[in-house]
Amino acid sequence: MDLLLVEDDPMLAEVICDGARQNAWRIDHADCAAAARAALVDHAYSAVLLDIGLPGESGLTVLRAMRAGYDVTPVLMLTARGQLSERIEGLDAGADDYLVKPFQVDELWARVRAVIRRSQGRVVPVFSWGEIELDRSRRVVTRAGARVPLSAQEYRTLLALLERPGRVITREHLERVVYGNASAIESNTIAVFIHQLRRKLGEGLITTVHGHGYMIGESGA
Amino acid sequence: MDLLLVEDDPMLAEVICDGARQNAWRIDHADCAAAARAALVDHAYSAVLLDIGLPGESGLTVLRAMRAGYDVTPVLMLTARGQLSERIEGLDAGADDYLVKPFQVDELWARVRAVIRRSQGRVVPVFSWGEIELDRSRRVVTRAGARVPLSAQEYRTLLALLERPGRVITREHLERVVYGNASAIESNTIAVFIHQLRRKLGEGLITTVHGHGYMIGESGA
DNA sequence: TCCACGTCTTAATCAACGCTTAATGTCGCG
DNA sequence: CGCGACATTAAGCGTTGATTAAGACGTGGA
Repeated sequence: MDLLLVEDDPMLAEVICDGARQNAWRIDHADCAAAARAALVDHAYSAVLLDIGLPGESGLTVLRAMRAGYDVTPVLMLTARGQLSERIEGLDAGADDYLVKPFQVDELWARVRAVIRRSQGRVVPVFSWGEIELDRSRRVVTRAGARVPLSAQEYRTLLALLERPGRVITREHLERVVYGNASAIESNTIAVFIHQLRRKLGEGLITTVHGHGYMIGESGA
Repeated sequence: MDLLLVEDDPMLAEVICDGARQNAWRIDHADCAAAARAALVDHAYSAVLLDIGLPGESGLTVLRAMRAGYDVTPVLMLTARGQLSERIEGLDAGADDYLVKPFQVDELWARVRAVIRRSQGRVVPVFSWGEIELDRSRRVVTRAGARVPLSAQEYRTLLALLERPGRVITREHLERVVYGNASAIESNTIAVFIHQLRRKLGEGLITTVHGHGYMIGESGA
């Protein structure tokens, strides 16, 4: 049972994290939207506890980005009292349930269990192309059944490509995926990751589309 | 969700681009009419945010050129306060909505969503002739189902021809499409692109109309 | 605390590609 | 038959991507 907590209040975050660990659940903590995005790319969680009222970028945009990317991980919103419109927006955006602060932690765990139980019928997708498989729930990539160890950035780059096989992914998009929107990057890191992926996964997999970006599959050749 | 922003003020452009990315939308930025034309040829956007008061060539001419070319992408005009006649002209020319500067960015996003929602019924056309297909939303050309890789200039040339099958397209028009109106070209580049297209897509496709230009379909077929 | 290791970034160099040009060959029209 | 319009090549050049290797950085273990 892996959880992601997105919460900017360190006190509350600590309480929740401790509680989760007492339930013998793994929990990661992101304190802002950018960190949450990065974590979501890195790992397939059983559920996300999402504080909507984050400083800067709202939690809602994280949720929308997830759903826009066909990420169906259950999301439990944490909202402040009285923010009714936020809750409505959140449910519209694809949240599975919400909890109004302040709340009893016991109720939080009950809701988390309920949300996860409801989602059991769903399937966490395994992306694949040819002999390459990427299992998001285990964060594992295999080639012809053999496990291929990838670094975090390599994994994110590959995932972004595998999510839309047959379509060109621009370098700009890859940078946003790898660096969580705040691209303060200056050099050819993406080219390096592509190079590593080709080395580890075989040459034929990733096609270069000159002047546009990279692509997996359907090279037309 | 792909957007094109046409705006010459770099400050405002940056604000809008950042906002779009926080919404997890892709956005391209053109700072003049010529760049906008080129971008519109290269890609089928979900919507265009068009500043009317550009230096040099007005945004209105971009809009008119789009509609004249049967491009139905939703267009949201950005106009300066008080320029009522501009707004009327813009709506007449086929804009879907307008926003008066200065505006709240939140309102901008609301309008963009509205404009896109209204346009959902529409279809981004896939141009085709015979066994050739051109998919603007993916920027992909296929021949009998097989993907044909085209360079940027080849793609633009083909699109211009495919937009009006059975009609003669002059070399001047093609140059304007390929070089975004600022044709600082001296030689026979268009002839070269036509040659490459014929080589990649088959001889019968493009007909030469001596003394006038080129054409796809009819007559020779 | 310090060292070893793997990862990430930078930068330099090399290769591939696309665009333009121009020279030459071919066709159509007057 | 001659001229102008178009077709076909191939070479030069700049841009883009590929490939390295070395340094910075952070983490975990001794």
